[in-house]
Amino acid sequence: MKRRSYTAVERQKAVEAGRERIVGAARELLEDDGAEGFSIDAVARRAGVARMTVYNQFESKAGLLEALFDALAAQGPLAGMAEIFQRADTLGAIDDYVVLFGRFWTAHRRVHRRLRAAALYDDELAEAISARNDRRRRGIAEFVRRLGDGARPIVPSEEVVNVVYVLLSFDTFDALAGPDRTPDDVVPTVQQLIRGVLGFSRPGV
Amino acid sequence: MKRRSYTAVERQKAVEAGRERIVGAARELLEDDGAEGFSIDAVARRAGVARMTVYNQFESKAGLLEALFDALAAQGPLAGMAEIFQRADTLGAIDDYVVLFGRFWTAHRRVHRRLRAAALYDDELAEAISARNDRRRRGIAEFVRRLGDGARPIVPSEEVVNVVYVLLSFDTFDALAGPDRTPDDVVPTVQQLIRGVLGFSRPGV
DNA sequence: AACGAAACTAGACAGGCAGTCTAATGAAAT
DNA sequence: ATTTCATTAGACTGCCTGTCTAGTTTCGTT
Repeated sequence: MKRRSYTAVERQKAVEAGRERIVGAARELLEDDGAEGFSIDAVARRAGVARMTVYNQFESKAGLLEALFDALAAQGPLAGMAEIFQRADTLGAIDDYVVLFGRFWTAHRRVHRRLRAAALYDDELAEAISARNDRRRRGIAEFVRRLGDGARPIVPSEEVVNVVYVLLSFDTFDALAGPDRTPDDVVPTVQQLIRGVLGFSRPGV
Repeated sequence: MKRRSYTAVERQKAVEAGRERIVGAARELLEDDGAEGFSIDAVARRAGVARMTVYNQFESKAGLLEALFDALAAQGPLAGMAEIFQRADTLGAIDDYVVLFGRFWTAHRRVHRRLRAAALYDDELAEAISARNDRRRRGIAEFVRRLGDGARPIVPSEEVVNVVYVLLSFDTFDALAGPDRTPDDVVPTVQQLIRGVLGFSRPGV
């Protein structure tokens, strides 16, 4: 047995394409609530792939969901985050930040809900998703730092980042929106809420 | 066949005791994360009862969880709600209200988490739990009504009840507390948050 | 005491899903 | 031509929910 090393090229691309088809199928299945339930089998069938391929690529159901979350974050509205941090007007930047997340949660609301539910069962997945969400927390921390003494927060200063982080979470948007509105619809409310927490109540009105 | 009607007495009591044992077993199982997973089979075994008895009494897994939620609400800290609404000092009453829910969510935190997760999958259960939570919403509405013109909310007036409702939800407490604290620990923060939303920022400090 | 109602029980059963293993196939890389 | 590696179909275990059935216990009625 002569071990020849392998620098895949075309091969890797095909595999990557397969992975994307599978993740896409998973996303569709979580969205189309009506159809069949979400199972590895259903995902594989929808992706036109064998069930084993899914396991080969993603290890487990949790692994697949993790990859799905990454895909959403990479493609979705969150991609435009960098520019927001360029703004000189910090309060305005925060408003934009809220808009961004409103869009993000709205874009695949059902998916985020299922993801959340799955994470409540699976600690490993919860850990993974929470790690992804840390970007959000760091963003907020940066904003708070920039505001500095300008802010007169209504909660203890060591809680400010935490509170705003929670206000920006999917759960908050989802609950605020309720069954009849989208997370997008409550963006203004969340903006006012956050400004209020930071001590800048309704500047315009 | 002569149909004799049946006014059970001792019988009903025995059945009720059985139901309570089953609900108790369910609660324990959801708490002791370490042990075996939560399944009808496990609940029945722990309650010292046949699996079929659980189905007889609660119809389905969702039905059992529904009954469990009712039991928590009936026995737990929420029992003392009536007195709070007697207080003349509305702001103080609201603070007490927050304390109450902090305790409630803390008392069986794991259970509430699992309940939440299950509700995200099962629409019927979600409906049932949301109906129970409406007491909370009505309580808040009452408080807001009492405050009347005294309040200068930082969000649109038609959103105030909704926002405070969300701030009092399990998700908010759970997320604010994070892995290292209990919902109880964040009660002061939530109190300040709600006072802030209503337009009464930090009266004491 | 005898009868009947209602709940409890053990066990079988169908259907679904996660995850593992294996042996064969196919396609890129050398 | 040969090696390497993902893919595939299918079998298999184990766990779960929910249904059905037939037998047993327990309590209330008469």
